[in-house]
Amino acid sequence: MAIRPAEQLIHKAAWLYYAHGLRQDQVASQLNISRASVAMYLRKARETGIVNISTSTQLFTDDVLARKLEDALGLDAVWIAPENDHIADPSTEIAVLAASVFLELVKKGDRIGVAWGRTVYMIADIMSYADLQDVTVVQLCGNLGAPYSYRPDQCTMEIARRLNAKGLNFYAPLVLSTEELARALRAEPVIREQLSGVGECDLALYSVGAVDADSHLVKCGALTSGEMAELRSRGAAGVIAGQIIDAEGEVLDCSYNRRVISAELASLRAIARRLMVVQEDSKFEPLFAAIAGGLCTHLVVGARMAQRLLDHAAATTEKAS
Amino acid sequence: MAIRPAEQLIHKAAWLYYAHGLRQDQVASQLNISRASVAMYLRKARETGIVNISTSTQLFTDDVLARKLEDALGLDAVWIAPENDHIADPSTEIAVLAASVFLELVKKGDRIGVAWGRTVYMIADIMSYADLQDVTVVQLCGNLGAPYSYRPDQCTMEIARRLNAKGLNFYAPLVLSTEELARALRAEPVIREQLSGVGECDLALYSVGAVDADSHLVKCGALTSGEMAELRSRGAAGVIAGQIIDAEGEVLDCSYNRRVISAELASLRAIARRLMVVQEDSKFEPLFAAIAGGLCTHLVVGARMAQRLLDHAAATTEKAS
DNA sequence: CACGGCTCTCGACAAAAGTCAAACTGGGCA
DNA sequence: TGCCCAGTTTGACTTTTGTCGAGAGCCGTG
Repeated sequence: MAIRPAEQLIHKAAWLYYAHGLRQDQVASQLNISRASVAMYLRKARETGIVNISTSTQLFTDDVLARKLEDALGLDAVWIAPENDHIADPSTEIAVLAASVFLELVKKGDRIGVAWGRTVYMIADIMSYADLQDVTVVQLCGNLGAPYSYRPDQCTMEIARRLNAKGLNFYAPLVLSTEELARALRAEPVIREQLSGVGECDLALYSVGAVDADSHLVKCGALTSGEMAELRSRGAAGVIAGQIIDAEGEVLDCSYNRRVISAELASLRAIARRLMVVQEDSKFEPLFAAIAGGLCTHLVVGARMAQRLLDHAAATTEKAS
Repeated sequence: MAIRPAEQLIHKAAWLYYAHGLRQDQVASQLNISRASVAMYLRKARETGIVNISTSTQLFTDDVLARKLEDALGLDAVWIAPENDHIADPSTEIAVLAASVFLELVKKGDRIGVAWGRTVYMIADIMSYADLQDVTVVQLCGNLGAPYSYRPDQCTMEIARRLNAKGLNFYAPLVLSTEELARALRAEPVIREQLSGVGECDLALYSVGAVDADSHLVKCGALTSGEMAELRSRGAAGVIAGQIIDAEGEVLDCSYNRRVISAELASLRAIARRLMVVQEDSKFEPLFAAIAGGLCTHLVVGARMAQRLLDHAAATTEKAS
């Protein structure tokens, strides 16, 4: 298959149509092909990111609630997805919004850290294609060998594919059975290099996990629901990039965390823009912990969650004063 | 006129249509308005930059000639507009390309320096709207009081308007009648501040002028064609931001230059990305001078000019070795 | 060299989007 | 109050775009 000429044609058709504003039949006669082909090329151009159609997400930041949250929580930017009556599926709405926001935040030459989870994969899946060169997507934590389609490496690869970027995933398990082995593996040059490269990312994308029996950590067999409950009683508040954090957003001191292969929280905090997306209302506590720990600078949530965060923040401030 | 609700509706319609991929009639029924209104809102959304449709300009950099030029002239990126048989108007083609390239180079928060000229104004005029916040467009040189529509301040303002950005033009004449007055005016705080702010720009957009009787400097009465000819014989090779440069791209030592109010070449060179656009084949000499003087990092030209530049560069290198 | 299997292309039809003049709305003003 | 104006909104119409199945070219294979 001759890739070049086809690609060229797609580019040319897209250029004449979108940049010059010609109609499809005019493009067709310029390129000496049928109008139907032009229509097909244009679809391909949109699908591959040769043309980019992006809508401003201002509508969702340009909101009193969003402003208040930014102030109250010290965040750089907050986007709030509406959750009223006729929004069919709030969690999809949040993902669509997050995908747009993400694409708005990505710049050429960026290095992007991506974690795992249903939310992240859903965003990847919804996200439209873009043609960024010189972008690298790196995986923030080890893999879980589960049958889920949203394994860390899947998330990384899918996002890389969408952006036409380079995907850098690392093939280590997320959790090992002994601390010793984890330590040894972390010291491996390949792994160490990748982990230390996390701090050089320009942008991170992740969600936060809940500490309960529904957690992927439990579903994938990394922890039993009993262990999870025990960790919870010892102060576990959420899961970030496979690590368990406490209510202050610090790594919980426990065997599990010491057996994990993942980017250190300090490296995550070193990333200038950290986009956190939370779909489920039930993840209030984990989210608050993550914010408390400074693990997020940009936030996409639903309206109900936004209100709860604001109420809680206000209550905390009041108590403090 | 209630601006808010209308704006909101435009945003919502654009969001549902472009981000969610609904059809116009579906959007209409969601928002309880007629489909015709949706169509109108969508047009407004495109016109105001609420939705951005951009086509990759890769086609024009992804070219052997462009690569060679980048290497030969030490430029960061070169775009070449085709000029074959059925391109109706090469100079428009160059401007359309330049507008796309410019929009691709602009980032949020940028400070952009803009010079004057037919080319720059044409780009501004063709350029689609975008909704960049936190962008500032500054004028690089003083005004000419001519009846042209492409006065420096017009260029600045139009580009600022298109980007939804802040325009900072300065109201000083480009040329004064005495060196003394020019010196005094340059020392004025308002002017000095703006001139010194040029170095802090992230991106510059300009073209280069020819040193002949057709030059705007002559047409606007800043110089007579006789003076122009004399300057030419003394080594003048081109005009950048209202200043006359020699073949090495340095300011020519002459009374005219000392009477000009404009950004110093050193400040221009301090701008990280300098996008130069040249439409006319006749501007070969001025362009080569500008490149020699390091006044451009990104270049948009036509195919013929590109070839001439490459040939000349090759000849020069050969002679040197 | 004939044969599937493959992708690419085209014509024709169906669906969607653009357009325009007429109707409507709400706010300012006599 | 009633009238007028400027700007919206709409239904009906036209133009443009999307899609689908048929056919054409292409290649490796038996």
